[in-house]
Amino acid sequence: MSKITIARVASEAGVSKGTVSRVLNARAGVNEETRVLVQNVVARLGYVPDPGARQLARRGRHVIGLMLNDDLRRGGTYYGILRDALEDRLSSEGYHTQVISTERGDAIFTSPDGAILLGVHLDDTRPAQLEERGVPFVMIGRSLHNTAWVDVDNLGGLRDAVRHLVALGHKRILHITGAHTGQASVQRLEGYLAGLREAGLPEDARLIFDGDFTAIGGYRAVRRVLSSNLEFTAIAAASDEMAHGAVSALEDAGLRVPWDVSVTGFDDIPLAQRHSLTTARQPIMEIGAAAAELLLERMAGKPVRSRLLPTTLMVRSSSAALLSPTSATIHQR
Amino acid sequence: MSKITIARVASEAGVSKGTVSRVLNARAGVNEETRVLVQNVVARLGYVPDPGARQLARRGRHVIGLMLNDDLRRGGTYYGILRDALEDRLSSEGYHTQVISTERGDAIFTSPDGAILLGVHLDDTRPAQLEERGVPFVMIGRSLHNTAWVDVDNLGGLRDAVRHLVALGHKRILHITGAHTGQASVQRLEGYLAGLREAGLPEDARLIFDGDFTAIGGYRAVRRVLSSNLEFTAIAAASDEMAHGAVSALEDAGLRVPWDVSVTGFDDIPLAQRHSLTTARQPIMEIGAAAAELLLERMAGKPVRSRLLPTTLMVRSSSAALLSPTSATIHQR
DNA sequence: AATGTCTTCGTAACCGATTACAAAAGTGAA
DNA sequence: TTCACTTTTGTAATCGGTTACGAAGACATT
Repeated sequence: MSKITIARVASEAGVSKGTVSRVLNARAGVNEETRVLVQNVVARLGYVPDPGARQLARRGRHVIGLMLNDDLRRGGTYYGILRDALEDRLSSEGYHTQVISTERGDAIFTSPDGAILLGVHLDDTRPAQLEERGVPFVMIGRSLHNTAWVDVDNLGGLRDAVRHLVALGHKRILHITGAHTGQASVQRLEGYLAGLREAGLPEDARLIFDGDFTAIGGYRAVRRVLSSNLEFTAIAAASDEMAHGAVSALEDAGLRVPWDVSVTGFDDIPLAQRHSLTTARQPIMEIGAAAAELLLERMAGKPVRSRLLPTTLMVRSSSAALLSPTSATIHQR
Repeated sequence: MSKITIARVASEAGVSKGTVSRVLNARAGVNEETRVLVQNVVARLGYVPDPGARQLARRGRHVIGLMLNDDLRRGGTYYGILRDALEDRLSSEGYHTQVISTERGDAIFTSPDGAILLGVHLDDTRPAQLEERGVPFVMIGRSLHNTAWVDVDNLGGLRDAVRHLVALGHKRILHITGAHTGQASVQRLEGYLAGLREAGLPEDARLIFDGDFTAIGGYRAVRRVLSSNLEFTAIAAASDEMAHGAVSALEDAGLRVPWDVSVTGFDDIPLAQRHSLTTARQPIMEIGAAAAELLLERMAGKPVRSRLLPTTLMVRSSSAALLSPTSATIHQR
């Protein structure tokens, strides 16, 4: 079977290469009938445009840079899938994504046509640099005034988790926070408080424990809780990792989840699924797709726009209705 | 500054494009003088041939598929950086990488020109399928007879960790294993045993504890150890996550690392750096680069070759020389 | 019927390289 | 000096796409 090129598709469909190209790139000025016809032939032959030739033909090198902190790059669970989502959309538009490492400091030379920023810190100079050089960009995971960004609704996610617990009858709900440095952590704490307020439950600073987004952090937080002789029936953690640690600590103390204590997480990482943890899922794919979309808009000269994407509460078996109507006192182990 | 193309080089050097191309590709039939002349101009202008145009002209397709399990895709810490490494090398050679999702089942129709497989299970049918369709491929993280693969030296890495501990004077060294399903886990256990054997230390089944590659797994393993009244002065864990859990459990029991107990990990994830954990580092970038290299070789028709890459022991402050010449008995907390 | 406008589509140039082929230059022998 | 043969170099086609431009056809207007 010889290669299928655009010429092959064109002859097969009885039109010219130009028309096929127009259909492929969703350009205006193609009759609806011919569009469908061409699309059918494309589908039938399983034709996929050659990326190299495409790049070559579009004059400017259509490259968009993926700029990320190297710590995130190495550790980020989401980085891979997020990148897939971005590439999926962007490559269908003829763009080629290229990773620009902060520490290697490349691409100072060749400006990309657009950029996606990940893991932006408060003191990050990259947004300003890009702005100055006139490179349109979209940030993921952090909002900044007057720039395009995509983020997940951290507040709403944690509030949903609390709502869920409240609906199950829980009244004494702990919160384990993430690292203090990130804004995600702060927003999730706010979501927790909003959830309590909404349900008419009192805010109690003693119910809030510091974590650090790691499983061990969650584990230790629960140990502190248990040794403080505090009354509680549920824990809303700011991450799945911490929720996992919390569940483990409860189990090690002889408590059963969800019978004695309900636990919820945030993120929905694979580990959450394995341990069937109730959690607020981050729509990673959607985040990537949205970022790609916003960037394309910006590059097309449209106005700056941002999006806050909602989480979805995945109800699994780490949360359950409160058994006894009165909350039980948990004893120090 | 406009782009520098082969035409620019040619005019600058006073020769034709063809000649420049011949020099670039080290083809025979070029006068030594002109060769040097052209090379100088190339160097002076900093000219780099456009990979896309190059591949196009060489009349090959140039799409290589990245096939990975979706579980790995979502959870893999390394996936992102591994992918960066692959792309780096491959794109400089004019290839475009495209993710082929197993579950979406795309690209069954259009064969890629080559493929990289990640997270291959024992019963995976993809190697056979690719073989049948004549698509050259390289697997990462699993070895299979008669196929090209790249893997890290799991055995050697753990053995190095044990050697290090032995050199520090430790004689009672625990091992916390990973999940039983993977071959990496088995190889690391073998490395541990090899290290003991090498040092003339006895194998003791009671020193081996089951983990599951998670921090909590490591934490719990150490709790079991401590309640078993076992004598030991060091722990060689099969992963950083578990080592982190182990350190935490030791600390929670009032033991100080590394004064009372030395701990080593495996992988060198960011968390290991933050907690300054001594660990056997996986050369992720090198793995990616090697896989790309082997794939290019295969596509060039060269024979199947595989590579086992060594780890590097990163000595940090979770391991130290044994203080007292005789190992102390650790008491149950 | 003639003219103008809008769609729709084909034609051909072009992107930046490689390479088959032919032309030019160099070499040695007759 | 001329011829045959090598070596070196230039020319132009080609890879698989995109896109500026213009032609053809449909339709409305006068």
